[in-house]
Amino acid sequence: MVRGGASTLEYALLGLLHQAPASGYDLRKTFVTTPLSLFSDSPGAIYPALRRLTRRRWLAAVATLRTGRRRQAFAPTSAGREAFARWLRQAPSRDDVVRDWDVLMLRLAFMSGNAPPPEIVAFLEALEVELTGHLAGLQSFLAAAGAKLTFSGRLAFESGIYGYRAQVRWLGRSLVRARKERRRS
Amino acid sequence: MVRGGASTLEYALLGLLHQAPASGYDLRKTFVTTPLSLFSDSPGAIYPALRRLTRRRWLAAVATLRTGRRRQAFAPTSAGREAFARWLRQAPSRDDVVRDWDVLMLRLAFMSGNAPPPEIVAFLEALEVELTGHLAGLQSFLAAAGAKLTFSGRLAFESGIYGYRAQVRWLGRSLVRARKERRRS
DNA sequence: GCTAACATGTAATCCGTTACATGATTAT
DNA sequence: ATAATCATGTAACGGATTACATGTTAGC
Repeated sequence: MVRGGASTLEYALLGLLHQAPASGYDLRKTFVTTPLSLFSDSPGAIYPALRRLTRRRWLAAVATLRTGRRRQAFAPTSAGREAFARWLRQAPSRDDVVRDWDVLMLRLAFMSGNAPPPEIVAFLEALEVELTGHLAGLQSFLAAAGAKLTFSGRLAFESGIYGYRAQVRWLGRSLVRARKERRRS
Repeated sequence: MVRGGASTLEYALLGLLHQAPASGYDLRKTFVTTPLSLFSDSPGAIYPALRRLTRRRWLAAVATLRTGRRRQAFAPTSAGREAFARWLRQAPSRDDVVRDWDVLMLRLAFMSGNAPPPEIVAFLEALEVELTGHLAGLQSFLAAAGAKLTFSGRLAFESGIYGYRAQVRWLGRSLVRARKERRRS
């Protein structure tokens, strides 16, 4: 909703359907059998989301295979592909880094094939800016108020620092590889 | 809701009020000025949450300061303190580690003062079990299906690995310190 | 006198969770 | 036969987001 029209679940479904048409049941299985497990496989979430996307004309039902079994597969429309590309192209904000890192990684995961290599590099570069900015903010919080933290409060805070530092390292390595990939294309 | 009665926001408010009575406005400020910024400072979330907690008798309004300004401060009741302690005491599940790491860290942050040191150690030990288990699952997914990942898909996946590995290192260090802390008490 | 900060609220909307319901088909 | 899996749905509920509304007090 926040980012221009659809929920994260809806974009995730839309992205998966970019790879191949699939039914609600297929998509649910994908959520349980892959590290996309951050989404629930609840039918009460997925089927209504598919219908919302269909009503919006971002998805269309494709010809059902003629096995006896009931089954409705979906594929993105051209409007759906455009909306998805717009979603991928959004600049990562500081707020995304703090609250929705997993959504940023979902977007990154979908970029190969759906966005040109330079866009991946630009995305990672923007990520680096926001990430190091946020880390600096955490450090200065620690300097200013660290003395007041309780023992376990400090541990929890340091967990955050460890996590973000790891992502900075990951970013350094990923940027090198993404720039190499860009040159190759 | 999932974990026995209240939303994460409600537990966060309850926890903050364990430190000192505060008003909705105070709590909102806390959310913007500290790394608790994962919560929104929206009045539409906080005031209704405070009222729900009051209706449940987990919070009670305390005497308002006699400045002209309207202001309603809250403090936990004994039932609220018990419920909060129960929340802190829950064993971290695999699912918590995957989907709600930040909630686990919120609970940890509140433990000093609200739970005895051995409980902190037990919490971290349970965390270690689930965390290393989850990491092993990610590794075997990579071994089994890694070849099928796209370029950016692999980058996103590796971001997860980097993050969890960092938490394993953080846990190792934290456990040492927590055990030392336990001996000191 | 005006602006910013203080301080609390409410209403519409949306989406995810939970739980329940239904029926077809494959494997044992 | 019957259990497990395939496959899709619906209804109740709750809570967060957004936006709007209202009045007070302190500082310039």
